[in-house]
Amino acid sequence: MAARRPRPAASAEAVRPVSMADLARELGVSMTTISRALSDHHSIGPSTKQAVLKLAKKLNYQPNHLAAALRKGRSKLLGVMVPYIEGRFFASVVHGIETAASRAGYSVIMCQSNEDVAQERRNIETLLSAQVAGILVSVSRTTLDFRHFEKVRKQGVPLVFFDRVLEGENINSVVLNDQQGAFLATRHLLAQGCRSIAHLAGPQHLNIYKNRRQGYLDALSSSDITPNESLIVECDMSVEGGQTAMAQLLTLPNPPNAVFSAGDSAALGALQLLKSRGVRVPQDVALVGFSNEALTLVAEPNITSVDQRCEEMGQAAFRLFTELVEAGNAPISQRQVVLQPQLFERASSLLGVTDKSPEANPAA
Amino acid sequence: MAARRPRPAASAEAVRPVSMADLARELGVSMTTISRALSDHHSIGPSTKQAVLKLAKKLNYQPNHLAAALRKGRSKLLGVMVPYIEGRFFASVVHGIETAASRAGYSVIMCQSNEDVAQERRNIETLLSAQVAGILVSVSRTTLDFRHFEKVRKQGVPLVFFDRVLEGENINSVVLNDQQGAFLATRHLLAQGCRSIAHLAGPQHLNIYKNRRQGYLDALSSSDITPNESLIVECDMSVEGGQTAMAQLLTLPNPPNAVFSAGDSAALGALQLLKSRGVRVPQDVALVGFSNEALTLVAEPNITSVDQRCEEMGQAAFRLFTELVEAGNAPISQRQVVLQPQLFERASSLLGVTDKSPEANPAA
DNA sequence: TTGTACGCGTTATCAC
DNA sequence: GTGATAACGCGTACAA
Repeated sequence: MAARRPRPAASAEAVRPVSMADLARELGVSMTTISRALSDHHSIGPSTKQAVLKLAKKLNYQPNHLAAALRKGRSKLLGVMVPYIEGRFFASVVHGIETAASRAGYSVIMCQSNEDVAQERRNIETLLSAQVAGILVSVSRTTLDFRHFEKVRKQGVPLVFFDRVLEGENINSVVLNDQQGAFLATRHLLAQGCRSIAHLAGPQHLNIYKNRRQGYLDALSSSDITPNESLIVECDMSVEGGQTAMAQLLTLPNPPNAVFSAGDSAALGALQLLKSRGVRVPQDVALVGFSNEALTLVAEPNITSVDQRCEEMGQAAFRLFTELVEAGNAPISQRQVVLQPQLFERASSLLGVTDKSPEANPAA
Repeated sequence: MAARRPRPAASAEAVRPVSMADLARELGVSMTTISRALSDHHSIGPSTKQAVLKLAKKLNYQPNHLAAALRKGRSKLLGVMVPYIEGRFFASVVHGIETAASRAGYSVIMCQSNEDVAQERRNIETLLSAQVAGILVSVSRTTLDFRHFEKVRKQGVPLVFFDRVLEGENINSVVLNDQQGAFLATRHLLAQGCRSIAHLAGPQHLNIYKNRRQGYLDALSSSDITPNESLIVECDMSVEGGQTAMAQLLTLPNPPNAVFSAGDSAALGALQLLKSRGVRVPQDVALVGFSNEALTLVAEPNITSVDQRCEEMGQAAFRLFTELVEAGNAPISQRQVVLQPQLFERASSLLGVTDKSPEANPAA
């Protein structure tokens, strides 16, 4: 060992991480041996293997995923794209994805399209350039065609859509059964004895809102009720939109005694307006929302709502991805996972039980 | 051009993306030329450059970031770790980071520690293995020391902490001035004429709550008010915690006429309890929360709260990272960015203005 | 069981 | 202004 040298400039220089070559040199064996020991290959002596692992730990060996990925042609990176990460829904889905991915040894590259197709296109390019192992995406609102996804399948990169999906294509997807959710919500109102049920509908060019409206109609006809067009008001699903829509409903000759809103914010708006007009909820008008946002437990009374299984959706999306990997991503694959929604009954729609506990209460 | 061949098994095989070598072969030049043309190198003929770019577009050239990163020893990946992605705060910060990063050509690898040091340690290893260009992290609640971050600085990887920071170290960080936020909140209550102000304090081993408590005390003494220990109640900042704490305050011989809560959920709990006891807000008790969560605009009355500048924090964190990169990540660097909070005054604390618009109203 | 040799796609360093 | 070559760190047929 050399004599004490003047310390090298306070270790100002960055230190290169220990590579396989370092281990090989130190141990006097070839890199192949190192590689095999580390990857638990079968043709490796137990003693050498132990020696390698021990030295790796001692020297703080740090694998270079980039190099491995370059060699194998595919990384352990998973691309995830959402319209935006803010807000409960996508944050929860991403949480679900990340948790599952991390457990399986994947890292998540997260990107946002900001509801912009151009950005979505750029993100896809970036993800492909990063040699991701797969791409999970919820398309932006302005996405109308699949062209920029063609390259993804061409390269054999597993592609899974979740929540927001374009229809009429051979795709793998995970979606919520919105129609069923709306059906449950409406049937619940019917079970409470309401016969005149209004619907605050969302923009009908979006699948989710179209399906929710259909579920509402299904429930009505299952009870032999003829839908009344004047009880269906389309709005933008904002709080203000809900207020306006509710005000409009109250001007009817025969106002409804129940409202099913396709979104929680609009439901809140409706609730605010009802209270401001002195209409009691649920006694005079029962109310159900959709999405099970946090606000449903803050509003007074608490708002009954349909839960979207955000986290399960994330898990399911990742799981579908792994299935595609195992199946060799057969190009003609088309797998659809449909999650079943869950109704949480709360005070805003429970007639005769006005002060129910805010505890989650899953209905069948 | 060859005669029509039997189509190759319905293109079942994955297609390798076009590489620089492909362009070189097609154009009859060397790869060096291609590389230079694509990276806008100075010693390159304008005509050849145009030809290369044109062909690249035509053949749909797709750069391989992995290979570039391997060669250069550092990628365009940015590691971001948060305790969890759910909830408004971290989602917004990540949104801010991702937006800024994407603009600067970086991709974000997002991971969660789930408030677990061990997971945090593993994530750091993973990020380093991915050769990230830098790491932005908000430490988990169970993190007590910096050991697992030592390797990061050793390797010269820029490291930025945001929001949750360990103290007493040479670190780069972006934090909110919690003390100032609490000061603003309390001073606002004083300005409303309240002299007996209680404080719902959070767990005092966490910096943010300690600082908020201090800001509260500062404001009191700036008005020559002697703090009353019985008016300071520590709770877990949950809705239920807020209810319990508020109930306790109401049992005092001289209950307060104002409450500053270190969190919005606890403020909501306090509000609920006050209403259930028939105490009017703000007339009998004025109320201010902290974090400016969505619930503040849902509660009735809307709750005055301190905004944490989530998105700005994300932007600032990324900006700090880029500064470190440009400065060559000088090992002894220590930069602190302190964001100024903003008070949003709402009905819960405005005496004489009970039905103020829910619009955001930034106070000085 | 272990070692040799090569290639993954890109960039930096020379030489021309 | 352009080209040949080496190197980044790792995985894997193939040979020993």
